[in-house]
Amino acid sequence: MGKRVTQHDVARRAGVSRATVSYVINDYKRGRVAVAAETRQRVLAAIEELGYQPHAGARSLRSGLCGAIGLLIPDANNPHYWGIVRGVEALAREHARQLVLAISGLEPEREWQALQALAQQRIDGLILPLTYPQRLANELEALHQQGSAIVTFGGMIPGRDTIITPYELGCEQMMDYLLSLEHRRIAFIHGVAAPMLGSDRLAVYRGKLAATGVPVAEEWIIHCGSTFEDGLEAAGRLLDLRPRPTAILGVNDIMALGALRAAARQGLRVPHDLSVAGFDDIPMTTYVTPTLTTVRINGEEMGRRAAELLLHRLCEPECPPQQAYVLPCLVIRESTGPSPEA
Amino acid sequence: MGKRVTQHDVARRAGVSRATVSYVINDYKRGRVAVAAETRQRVLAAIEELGYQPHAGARSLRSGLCGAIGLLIPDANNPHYWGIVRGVEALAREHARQLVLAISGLEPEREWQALQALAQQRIDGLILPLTYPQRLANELEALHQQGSAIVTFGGMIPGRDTIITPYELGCEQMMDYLLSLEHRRIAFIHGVAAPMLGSDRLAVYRGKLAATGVPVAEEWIIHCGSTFEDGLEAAGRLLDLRPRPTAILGVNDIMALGALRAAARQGLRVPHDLSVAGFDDIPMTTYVTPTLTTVRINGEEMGRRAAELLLHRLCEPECPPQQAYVLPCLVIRESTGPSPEA
DNA sequence: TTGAAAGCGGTACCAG
DNA sequence: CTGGTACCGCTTTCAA
Repeated sequence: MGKRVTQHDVARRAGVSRATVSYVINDYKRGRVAVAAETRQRVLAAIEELGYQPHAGARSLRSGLCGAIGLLIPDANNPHYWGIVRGVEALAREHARQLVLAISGLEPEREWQALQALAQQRIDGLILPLTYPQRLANELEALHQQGSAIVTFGGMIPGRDTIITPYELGCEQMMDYLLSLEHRRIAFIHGVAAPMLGSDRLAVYRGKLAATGVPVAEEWIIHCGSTFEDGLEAAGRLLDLRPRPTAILGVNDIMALGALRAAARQGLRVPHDLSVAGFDDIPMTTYVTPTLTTVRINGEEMGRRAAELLLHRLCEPECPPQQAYVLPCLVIRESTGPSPEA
Repeated sequence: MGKRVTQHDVARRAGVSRATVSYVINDYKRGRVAVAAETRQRVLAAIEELGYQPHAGARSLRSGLCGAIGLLIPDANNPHYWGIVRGVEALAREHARQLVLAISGLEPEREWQALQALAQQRIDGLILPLTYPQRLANELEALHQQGSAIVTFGGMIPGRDTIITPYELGCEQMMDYLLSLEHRRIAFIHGVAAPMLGSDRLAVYRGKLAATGVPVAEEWIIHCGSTFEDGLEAAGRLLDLRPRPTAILGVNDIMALGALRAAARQGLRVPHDLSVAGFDDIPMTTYVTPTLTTVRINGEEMGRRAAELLLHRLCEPECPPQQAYVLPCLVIRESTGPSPEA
């Protein structure tokens, strides 16, 4: 358990001062401090021989930046969020930053911990879902005053950096598509961890049905939890209705997969007897039979864009607030077809 | 963008010295430095009023510990690894540590970056998959000499902390089960990102067949990549063989899901015409129809145990190397049944 | 019970 | 072009 090799050791070994070592390491970037080629070689050699690694903590103490970015996701069970993680991780790595991941489970305590990490400079910036806009409003405001970099998704704070995912547009496309297939008894599984999640889709669902002159039966809308089992159970109830819905739209793909499974259990053929569709386009939509029609919201792209916004904000703290859109896109696969009553 | 509130500010506000503030914050833990109740109140009040947050970098500079643990996973597409992430995240959070996540894609460069983070004290310890034991051997050895905490999984370094997942045992159970169902033409999809991954299962597969007196036909074993599509394609080829295999065993659940989908495409009924099984028990094994028989290797538990080992090592650097076992368990669901030729 | 002060490892200014 | 040095914010002896 040898002691840590410090800049000091390198300096002595190379016969120069610590300052010079610092210059070499930082490649005379900011100021135009130049180092003689010969000196630089000696220093680099010493670094190599001693296996010197600069101490991140010490660096962050001086620079005020620690080289890590935080990402908070609400739910580790929905693969959609894993797409976001992948995107952020990829961009962080490309920019030689660390990714600090936290999973909130929508618990205020855990969300607060993530903000703490920002306040303590454990991370240079934070990407977080804004599920309850007012919940952390004060803390977020305080951090912003301090100049902390924050990017939100799934909700926005006016005047801050945000990733916008207009699910409404996607839901409009989806509803138009289902209606064009002559579906009229369309059920909706609103399976979410927090009531306002997915309310964008629910509103469009209601609006589109109304605009088509279809009265919305409240029993076609099931509010339930966000797990697959919740979706399965909800779909089971929907399929027991008479007359039975001809299509089930899930608030996300997990719910739709639950509906697919429920249909199989009841011996219904999809899409012949029932159409099923969801939102997000998680990978497993293509693993199942039939493959699932859905609205793609590219999680990985969300992650990349969010990280871009964050890194940009760190470079240019004063630049005006940015928004980035990740647009939905209808992906038609095997689980939807003409209404059996068409 | 107000300046950062430092310990100094708190000290002035409370009319005490910086040392006293430090004592209060650290709750006179190690040494038995006691602080008068009245002084402590004043300090706490000042902290509250000013919204003081200790600077993590400065702390780590002094203490040598930064309060973050690293986790490297090979592949962000296999949900099995998400289970590990969840487990590590949960334990890290319970112990007020940050989780730094890196995804290697099995690229040496990225694995090396994770080790760098350790060397630079950005993380206090690292949990990593040991896919190629000799690849990073030197670096790992060097870090160990320095007293870095490292826990491996999916492979071990003698004398180091490790999570052991005896897939062989699980594969034995699985093969015994399939053989007991009278399956003899059992195919194996070895779909992995690196050849030695899953070789444990392949060896047992061969051994069990041989022990049963079934000659292993090499065309029953397909080596392919690790994506679902690879598995799908491999299964398609297997199902084109005549005589057709009566069972397909995937090296993991992703491959098995590919086989399930391939079977559906060819109009084969599972398990009536074909049995399918995998390893890991990822959540989506229960989302599909039929649900998938598999061998459970609890990823979340792996993560928790790994994090426990790591945190323990950080407390007791000199304690003897620990191993923790996460045992496999056969989970029989709907995708397996008697051989059609039984 | 509290305060003064010496670092922890780097960075960046200023002088030479 | 290089060296000396004053910090960055916090912890931890050692004295008072």
